[in-house]
Amino acid sequence: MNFDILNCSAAEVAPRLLGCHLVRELDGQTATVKIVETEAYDQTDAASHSHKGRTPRTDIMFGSAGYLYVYFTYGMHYCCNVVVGEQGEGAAVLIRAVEPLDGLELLKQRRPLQTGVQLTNGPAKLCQALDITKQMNGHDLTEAPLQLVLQPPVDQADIVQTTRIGISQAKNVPWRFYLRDNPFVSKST
DNA sequence: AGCGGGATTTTCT
DNA sequence: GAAAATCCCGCTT
Repeated sequence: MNFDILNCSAAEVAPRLLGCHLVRELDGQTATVKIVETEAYDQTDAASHSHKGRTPRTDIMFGSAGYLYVYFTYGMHYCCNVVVGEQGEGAAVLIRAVEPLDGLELLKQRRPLQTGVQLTNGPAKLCQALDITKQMNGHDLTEAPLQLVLQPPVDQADIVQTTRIGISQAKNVPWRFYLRDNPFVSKST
């Protein structure tokens, strides 16, 4: 697996991750999902956890690319990022939404009350469906039980670039990317 | 269809 | 002590 692309800036990697797969092994089963929505964050960005420097929480973000940064927020939810950029850069790409390709039953077990797109069309939702918690923070994405599988870049024409969601700082920075017309995108514009 | 509040913990000021 | 890269439910138009 060639992860070299992950060493580029967050704003470059975020659209590149669209269409790529995440493979999750859980309870002896396997689920595969496709990334359909991402957001870029880096240290120069006032909305990023890494903006104010390295802290215990953001330690993973300042590490090597290709690792998973999981944070807990709003008292109830986990969200997951792929660490990108050079070591010490403090950049990451938030996975905001995924589309289930295989192993749907596995995802439903974690979200018994939800159906259809509700299963994985939000950053905290997909973490719940894939059972990504604090324990996965710092996980190497080339290793089981959670692997990132790169796919060929999707056509530029199929990517929509817009401003990010759910933040109060740097709202005008257009670092959110999603696949045009994909029903699993959390919110279309 | 749209708005508003509650849940609930980690982190930093 | 308050805010936070959110989600879900219930009430109002």
